[in-house]
Amino acid sequence: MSQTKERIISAAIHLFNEQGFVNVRLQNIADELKISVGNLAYHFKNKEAIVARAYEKTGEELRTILGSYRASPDLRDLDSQLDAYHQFIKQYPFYFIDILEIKRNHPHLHEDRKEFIVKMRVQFEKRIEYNQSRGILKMELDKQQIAQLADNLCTMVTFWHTSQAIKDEFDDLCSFKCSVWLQLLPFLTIKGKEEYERFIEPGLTVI
Amino acid sequence: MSQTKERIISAAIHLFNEQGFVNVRLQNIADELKISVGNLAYHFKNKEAIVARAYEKTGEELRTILGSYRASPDLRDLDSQLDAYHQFIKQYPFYFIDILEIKRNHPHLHEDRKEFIVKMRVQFEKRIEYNQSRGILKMELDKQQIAQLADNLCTMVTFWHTSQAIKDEFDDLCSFKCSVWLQLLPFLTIKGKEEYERFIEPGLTVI
DNA sequence: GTCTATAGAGTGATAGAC
DNA sequence: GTCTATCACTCTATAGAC
Repeated sequence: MSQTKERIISAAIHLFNEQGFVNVRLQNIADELKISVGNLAYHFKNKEAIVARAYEKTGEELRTILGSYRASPDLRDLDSQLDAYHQFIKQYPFYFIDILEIKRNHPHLHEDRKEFIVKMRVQFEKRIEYNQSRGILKMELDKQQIAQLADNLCTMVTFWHTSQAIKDEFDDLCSFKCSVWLQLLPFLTIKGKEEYERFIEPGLTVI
Repeated sequence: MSQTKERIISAAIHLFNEQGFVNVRLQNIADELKISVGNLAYHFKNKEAIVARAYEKTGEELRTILGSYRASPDLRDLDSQLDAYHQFIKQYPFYFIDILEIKRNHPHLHEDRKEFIVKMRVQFEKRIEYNQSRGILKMELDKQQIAQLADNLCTMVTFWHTSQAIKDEFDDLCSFKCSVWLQLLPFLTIKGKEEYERFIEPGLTVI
C-alpha cells in the first residue's frame, strides 16, 4: 500500500476516534493531511472504502490479541490479555463507537465484529473453565453462569471506553482492569487469591 | 400539549428507537403520521426541539424509577427496580444509543444523563451498603470496591440494550436480570442466598 | 393547523487539467 | 499523483397560501 494511502487511513482513524466515522467528512481527512479531497478519491473509491480499510486494520490488531491465547491461560496470562485489550481500546476507540451505525450501514463489517465477540466470549469461557480445573476459580459456577460471566466480560471490554467517555473520564489502565477483575475476584478460591496477589499488580484488594 | 404535538413526539421516539435520532429525518416523522414536514415546523421550532422533548419525556420516566428508591431497599426491592429499568430500556432504547452523539451536539441533554447516572450509581452503592449492614451481602467489599461494583452495574444498565442489539438478541427481562444479578450473587452471604432464593424468581442458580 | 414550494447549507462523487 | 471545479443529492428551515 502506497505511503499516501497509509497516511490517509492513519488520519482517518485519528478523526474517527474523536468524532465517530459518521461525523468525519472527506474534507476533514483531506485537511488533516493538507491534501485535496480529489486526491482522496484517487486512493480510495469512496468513503466506505476508507472506513472498511480502517476496520480491516483494527481487525488485524484484534486477531493478534485473540491469537495470543495460550493453552494454559493462568491469571497472569489473562491479566496480560487485559493489557492488550486496553491498549487496543486506547488506540482504536472508534471501533467501539458507532457500533449500531456499522450494523445498519455496513453489515459486512458488523459480521466481522460479531465473530470477534464470539471468539472473545469463548476465550473467556475457556479461561474460566481452565482455572476452575486448576482450583483457582470456585467450582460453584455452572455452565450457564460461566457463559453469562464471559458475556458480561465481553460487554465490559466493548463498552468500557464509551462508559468512561460519558463520565468524561480517561481510559486509564487501572480503571479498566478494576472493572474487569471485580467480576472475577469473588470467584477466586483461596489458592486463586494467592496466585492473584502474587502475580497481579495491586489496585483492587482481593476479596 | 396539543394532541398533534404528543403524536409527533410519540412517532419520533418510535423512529429514534429503531434508527437512532441522527438518522431520523423530519420527513420520516411526518410520513409516519401522514402529515407534512411544514406541519412539524408549526409544532416544533426545529428538529432539536423534538429531540429535546423526547429526552425530556424519557427523563421523566427515569426520575420516576430513581424516585421509587426506598429507605429499606432489600433484594426484592432491587429486583423490582430492575424490572422498572428493563421496562424503560425496552420502551426507550434510543436513550442508550447515540449517547456520544448527544454528548457532542446536545451538551445540555448530556448533562442530564450524567446526573441520572450519578444518581443511579449512588443508589446502587446505598443498596449494597444497606444490605451489608443487614448481613445480606458480605462485608469484605470495601468502599472502593462498592463504588466499582455500582459503576459496573450502571454500565450494564446503560449498555445492555446495545450489547444485545450487537448479538441480534432480544431485550428479554430474564437475560437482563441475569447479567445484573450475576455481579451481585457471589457477594451474598448465607442469609443473603436464602433471601434471594425466597424472593427472586429463579433463572440464575444461587452461587 | 395544515399544506406546498423553495431557499440554503452541506456532502460525496466525478470529470478533467496539470 | 495531485489539484480545481462542479454536479447531484439530501436535509433542515422558512415563507406564504389555504
